[in-house]
Amino acid sequence: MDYKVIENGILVKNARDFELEHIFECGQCFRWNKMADGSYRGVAGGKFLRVEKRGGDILLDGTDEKEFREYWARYFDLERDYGQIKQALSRDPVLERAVEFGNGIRILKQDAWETLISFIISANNSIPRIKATIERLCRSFGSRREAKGETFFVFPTPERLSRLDEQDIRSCGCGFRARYVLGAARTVEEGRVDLASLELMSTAEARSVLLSFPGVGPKVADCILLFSMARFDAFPVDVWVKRVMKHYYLKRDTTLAEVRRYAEERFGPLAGAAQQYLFYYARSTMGRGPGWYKIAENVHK
DNA sequence: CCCCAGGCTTTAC
DNA sequence: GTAAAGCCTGGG
Repeated sequence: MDYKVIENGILVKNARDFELEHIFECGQCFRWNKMADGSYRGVAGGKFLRVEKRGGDILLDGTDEKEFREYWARYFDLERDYGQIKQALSRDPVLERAVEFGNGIRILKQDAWETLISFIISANNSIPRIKATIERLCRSFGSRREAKGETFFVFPTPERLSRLDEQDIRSCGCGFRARYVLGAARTVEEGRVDLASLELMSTAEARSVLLSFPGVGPKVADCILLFSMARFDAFPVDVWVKRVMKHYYLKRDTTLAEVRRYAEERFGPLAGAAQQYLFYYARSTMGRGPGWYKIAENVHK
């Protein structure tokens, strides 16, 4: 994408398929927060950034050309043509609606370590609580930095977390997940798994390695594959995706594994993108709480 | 090999 | 009391 260097930031010109709310509220990330003026600010890769839409352009406020080229361009997956992906997926009538609804979604390339811990914490949890817990972890154990008069805290390192005891981590609100977080930190710190090496593996191989972490099951493994290394062939199946797949496609009771197989067969190498459009669509339109849930679970019985 | 039940923290409704 | 981007353990 074309960009322009301006004072204190970068202007991504005529940014296509780039809606802040779609990107930051579709559940793939937990450290971006909406401000009263509609802009977002967040911390990623140890850096603070404010993002704002200006007409057809996107302002990345608080960075420079070097950092943009080295980090943010990749983070926001700017080289990928989402228009082409959306067009391909829209041949499916259900996805056509979901894509329309979340037309500005992009899949971020987030840090694998941070994504690993964040999605371990996401298990049987709600998004506001996941965000609060991660923020407390960063505040307590991440290093403190300043940018443009703002104080922020970076995500804690494996070394730091691995030296804590379970109670320290629990005190951030992790609950029963504290044991998994600590176990995962020690697995990385002791070199039993090298997260960087996953890049070289097939998706299936990387997935099996991720499953060896405590607290990482099929769903969390697929989230890490999709949200930190852009494995678009991964298809995380959570309760919402299961609901939407059951309602629109399978029309019967199924297991998580079967939903995943079905999606990989139907959507192939774009399954991960399909999942994100479907998840955002389902969560936003089916409503929260037991209302839709009861209907969805019973409608085809 | 697959599938299932129960337990697990904490918070909000 | 129930549900929330699930995982782990033990059992059939």
